[in-house]
Amino acid sequence: MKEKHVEQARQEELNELVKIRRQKIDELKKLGVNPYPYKFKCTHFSKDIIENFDRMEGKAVSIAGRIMALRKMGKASFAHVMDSGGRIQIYVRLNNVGEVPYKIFKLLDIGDWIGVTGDVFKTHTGEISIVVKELTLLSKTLRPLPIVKEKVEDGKKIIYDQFADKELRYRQRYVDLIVNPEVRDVFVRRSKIISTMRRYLEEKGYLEVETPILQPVYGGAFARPFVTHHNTLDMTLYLRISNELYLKRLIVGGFDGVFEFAKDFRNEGMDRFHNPEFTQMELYVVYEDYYFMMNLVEEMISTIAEKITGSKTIVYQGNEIDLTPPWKRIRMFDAIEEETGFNLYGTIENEVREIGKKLDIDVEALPTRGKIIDEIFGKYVEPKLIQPTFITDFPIEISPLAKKHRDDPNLVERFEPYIAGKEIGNAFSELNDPIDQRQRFEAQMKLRSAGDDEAQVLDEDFLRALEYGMPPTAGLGIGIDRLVMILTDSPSIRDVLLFPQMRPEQLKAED
RNA sequence: GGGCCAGUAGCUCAGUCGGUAGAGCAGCGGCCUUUUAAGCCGUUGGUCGGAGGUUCGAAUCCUCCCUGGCUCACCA
Repeated sequence: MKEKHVEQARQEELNELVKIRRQKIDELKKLGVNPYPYKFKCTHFSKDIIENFDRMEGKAVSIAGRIMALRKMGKASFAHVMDSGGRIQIYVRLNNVGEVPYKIFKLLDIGDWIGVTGDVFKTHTGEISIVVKELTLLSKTLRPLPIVKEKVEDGKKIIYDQFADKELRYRQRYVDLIVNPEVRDVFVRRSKIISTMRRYLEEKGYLEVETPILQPVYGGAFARPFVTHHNTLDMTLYLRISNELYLKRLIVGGFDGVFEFAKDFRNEGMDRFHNPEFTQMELYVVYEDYYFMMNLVEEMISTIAEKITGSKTIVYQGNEIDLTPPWKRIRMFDAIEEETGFNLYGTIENEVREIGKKLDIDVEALPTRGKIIDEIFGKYVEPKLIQPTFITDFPIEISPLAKKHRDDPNLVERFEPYIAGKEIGNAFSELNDPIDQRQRFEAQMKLRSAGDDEAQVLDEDFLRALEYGMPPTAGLGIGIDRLVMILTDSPSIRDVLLFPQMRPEQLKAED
């Protein structure tokens, strides 16, 4: 493996394009230029100049950024420089900068970082530009950037030679971010979504906490974990699949509202909606129930949507979605009946199996009544839930951490919010009866020994915490990645993760 | 894991009936002092994802493999 790295590095060195740029570095050094200097003082961003041209015209400014387009001519040239807020044209003229600086400029390539000082003006064709007096190379690039060209025709932006290979874009996100500005925009919005949510929760007085990622017992969700090992303690540790049980311990400890933006890890398949590591926001609030959480979710999500997109109505993959509260609330059994005509409420397992068969569900593979119901729901109801909907009151067998429904001991007080046909969260009136919780864990252990390797593991310390007394509590988890997908109209989770999980890159070897 | 599709120059792509590789952009050289997909002239660059097979001859046909995308299944 190591040898392959070395081999690859050697081949890169021989790469002609890189070689040429190395030669340019040597030439620049001969002209007295340090291709990697230490500092540059900017006075403006490109955006400031373009947005305030009337005020800026004729003024001296210093900006810095990456060269994204070059139009070199014999004695006067144009370039576009991109900084974090946009891009601006610069005009470099031999008479203005002098012989040697112009020679230096001609040694620059697309991708190089430069700083320029000059005056703001508008060209004959009307483009706001900077006529350069002084030009400083800030960092010379060795690798050529994929060149993306744009033309505006009839108000429409035509893009030529777009850097489009999805694999390359995900693997080399740094390049993707440089040449595809809308990618950058998605991640700026992701950051704003999280900070808006954080502020929303802080303003309500909840405390942001951090809980262990390395856990001796994993719990709080149905999933297979990643397993690791601690050398000094010589013990198995699991990367958390959820932080739920830790946050509830903190409620036992006396905090009355805690939340965490948590990276969770699940050792499962990957697709458009699943990445092995993903982010959830979990929140626990004392003295409240799941009705409180429904109100909070619809208010919080619609508030964030408005802040990010400017409207409570958004478009996701062609569907207009109105996030204005109140959202539709429907019991899981009622939703299934609406879509299939079968009322599963109060049925026993064998009846559900028969109905499942009629509904073309592979019931043989499913161990319990609850799982079959969940499967029917997933197939017939979930895809229909385009407008925001709370599905409520789940079967108890698939909800071992939720409190029994106050009106029906076969159900739990649980809901999942759905938007655009996808589950974006999960919430309960939290189970705080330690005796009931122990029985639920034991039922899970029984499933586990029957071969269900996603059944939950009994957590003795968590039970001990509950035995010290947990007040009535409402709990919530929100899938941040899926929320970001919906609010940025992104079709895949990979589009909202800066570095989505990929197979290891194949390294070139001679062999 | 199944199905479908794709992989050709740094980027975007073409490549006919099987005849040994093309364009634009980028690069390099030249001309060019308001250009903007700058332009004009010239030019470099490829183990056609990999291995094997069929064939006088394979980017092209066949088999296997690798990588990726979409999708179904799995998976809260």
